[in-house]
Amino acid sequence: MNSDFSLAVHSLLLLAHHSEQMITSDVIAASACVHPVRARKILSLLCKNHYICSKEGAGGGFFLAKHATDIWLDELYQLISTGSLKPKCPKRNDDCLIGSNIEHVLEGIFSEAEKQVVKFLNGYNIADVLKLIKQEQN
Amino acid sequence: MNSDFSLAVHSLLLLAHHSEQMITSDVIAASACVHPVRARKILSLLCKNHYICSKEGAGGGFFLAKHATDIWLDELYQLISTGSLKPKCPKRNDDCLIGSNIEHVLEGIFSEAEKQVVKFLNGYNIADVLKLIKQEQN
DNA sequence: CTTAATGTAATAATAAATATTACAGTTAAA
DNA sequence: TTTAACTGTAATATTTATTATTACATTAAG
Repeated sequence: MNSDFSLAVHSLLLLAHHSEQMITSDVIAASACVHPVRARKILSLLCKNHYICSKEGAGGGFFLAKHATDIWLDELYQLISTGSLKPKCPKRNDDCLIGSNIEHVLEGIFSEAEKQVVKFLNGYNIADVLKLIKQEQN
Repeated sequence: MNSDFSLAVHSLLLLAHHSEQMITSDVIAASACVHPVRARKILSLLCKNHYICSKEGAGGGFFLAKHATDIWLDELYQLISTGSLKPKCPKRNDDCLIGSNIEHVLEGIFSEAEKQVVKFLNGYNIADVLKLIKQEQN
C-alpha cells in the first residue's frame, strides 16, 4: 500500500492531539515529512468527506470536524485504500483458460478478504490510535 | 500488491490443469504474459518451497509436487506477499510524538489485519480456484 | 493592499516493478 | 560427443507508480 493512508491518519492524529487550535498544511506536512502540496491534497479529501474542516486565508488551517472517537480506520481505509489488497494481474490472455479468468476470480476472492480487513479496522478509531501512540512513547 | 502472487497462482493453476505433463517456463510465461526470466524466478521460489518440481535440460520443465487440493492460498500469500497490506509510512520524525511512533503502531494494527486475510485465504486451495476459473468460463 | 493561508493543475524527480540481456549449468537425443 | 532445449541466476535497462516541485488562482485577516 502507498503512504496515503498513513498520511491521512497522521494528519488526523495531529489534529486530534491539538484539538484546541487550527493547524496549517505546512505544519502537518513537516510533521509527516511530506511535501505540503501533497498534504493539502489528502487534507482536501478529508474535508470533502467531512472528517475535518478547513479555513482559507491568513490565520487559516485545519481542524477536526468530528470527535476523534467518531473517526474509524475502516472508513478511512475504504475512502483511501480500497482495492490495495488485491494482487495486480499481468495482462489478460484470452487465448488461455487461466489467463482469461484469473483476474476476475482473484478479484472476487480478494474483495471478500478485504471485507475482513475492513471489519477488523472497524475496531479502531483515531482516539484509540492516539492512545496507542502515547503508550508507545512510554 | 504487485503481481508476484497472481503469477505464482497462475503458474500453479496451469500446472494443475495439465497435471499429466511437464510445462516449460516459456509456456507458463506466455500464458501469464510475463517475461520467462521472471516466471522462472517465481517458479524457482515455488520449487524451493516444495510446491512444484523442476527438471532441467532438454525435455525438462515444471510439474506439481503436491496435489492441487494441498496448496493453499494462505500459505502462498505468506510466502510471497507478507507485509503488502501494511501502509507505507513516510520518513520517521523523531521531533514529533506522532511522527516517531505512527509506523510502529500501524505496523501492529495491520499485522493483525493481515492475519484476518490469511485466515480467510485458508479457505481456498488451488483446486478450488481452478474450479472457480472453469465456472467463470461458462 | 499586503501577507498568509488553502486549492489544484501541470510537470519533474525518485522509487518500485518489470523486462531484457547475458551466460552458466543440466540433460536428452541426434 | 556435440548440439539443442531446457532451468538458474546475476546484472542492467525500461517502464510504471509514487512523491515532490513549480506555478498560480482564490480567500481572508490585518
